[in-house]
Amino acid sequence: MTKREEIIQIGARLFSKRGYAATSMRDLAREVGMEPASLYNHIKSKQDILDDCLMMLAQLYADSMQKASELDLSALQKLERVIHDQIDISLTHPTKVSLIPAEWVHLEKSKQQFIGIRNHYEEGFKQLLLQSIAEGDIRKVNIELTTFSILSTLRWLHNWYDVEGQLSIDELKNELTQNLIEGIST
Amino acid sequence: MTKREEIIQIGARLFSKRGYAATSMRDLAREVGMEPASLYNHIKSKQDILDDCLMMLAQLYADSMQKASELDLSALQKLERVIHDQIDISLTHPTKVSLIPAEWVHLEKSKQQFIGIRNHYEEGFKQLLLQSIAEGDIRKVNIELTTFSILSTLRWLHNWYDVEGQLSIDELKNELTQNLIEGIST
DNA sequence: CCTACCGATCGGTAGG
DNA sequence: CCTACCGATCGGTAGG
Repeated sequence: MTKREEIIQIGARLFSKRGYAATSMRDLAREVGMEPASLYNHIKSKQDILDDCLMMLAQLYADSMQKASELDLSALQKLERVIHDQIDISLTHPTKVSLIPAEWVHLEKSKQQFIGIRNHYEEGFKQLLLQSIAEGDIRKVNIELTTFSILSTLRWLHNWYDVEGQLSIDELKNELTQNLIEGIST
Repeated sequence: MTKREEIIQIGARLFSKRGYAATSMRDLAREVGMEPASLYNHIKSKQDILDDCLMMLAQLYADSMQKASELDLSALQKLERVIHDQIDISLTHPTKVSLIPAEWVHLEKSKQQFIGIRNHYEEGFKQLLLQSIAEGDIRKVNIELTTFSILSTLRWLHNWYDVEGQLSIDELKNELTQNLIEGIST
């Protein structure tokens, strides 16, 4: 891991714990183990760290939706894929994912791009739901409400899973996917 | 509305938009229409505003659970009550509710009390699920996962509802409650 | 409710 | 990667 990656990882942890605005570069330097001024040999700015965290995740979500759309599967199976991918992303990058709900507002240059990717993802999700209804695999649910409900649950996963030692990742995937899908299946 | 209430309401709106730490008392004073120093004739501190917002909500949630528990109803009906109450609270105090996920960490004196009330509420929710299973009204679901899934959806509601002009409040209550409960009913 | 102001801390730069 | 430092801004107080 490069020093830059280490700084970004520790930064994500601090941002996650105290919030972006309330974390100072002095706090970060202390945790990394260097003087505040030295951080700037590895990163351009505080904003640079947030940017790196959130845009990296945005890319993962976009890739997930893109790949799923290209598969030769039913819409419901594609839906299960993107749900599994979201669970994987949440468990692989929990601290970065925890920044999404609250800290994306502090993005500057990348903010519009981030919003664009997020909207595109949600649009793709709704399309998969619509298709699944058309294919007869799920009931005629309210698309907006169901999308919002499923994505809310997935967005909050990082806050919940690490507190719980009961379920393995695969059990979680199965239980959670079933929980989210079964309620709307035909 | 007293001046204090006005300051707190505008404060909640700014905290909600930019975050607690990133909102300055100068920003707030400008929006309220007075000099920064004058705010302190109505509030004790910046923290005082956050405290007021979050503890007021905590009280509403606690009251909701308390009242539901005293009713002569099935556990499932009690569950529907607290879900309805949460929807009401989210729609009545959307900006204050939006502070919960990210800004409770900035509480100081009240933080432990806030966490206590939240944990007590979640415990009550799980108990209602358990009882509903015992009473044969819902399937033998994973309690932790189902609690987390329902509460996540409700917690995110404020972010979603105002963007949507389709559903009336009562339609929302019915559709959402059905969506949350139906998937786990027997 | 305002003017005037305080010490502390902020993100970041210069220069080596 | 460090020492030394900058201008800006912060939450809040004194005194009227």
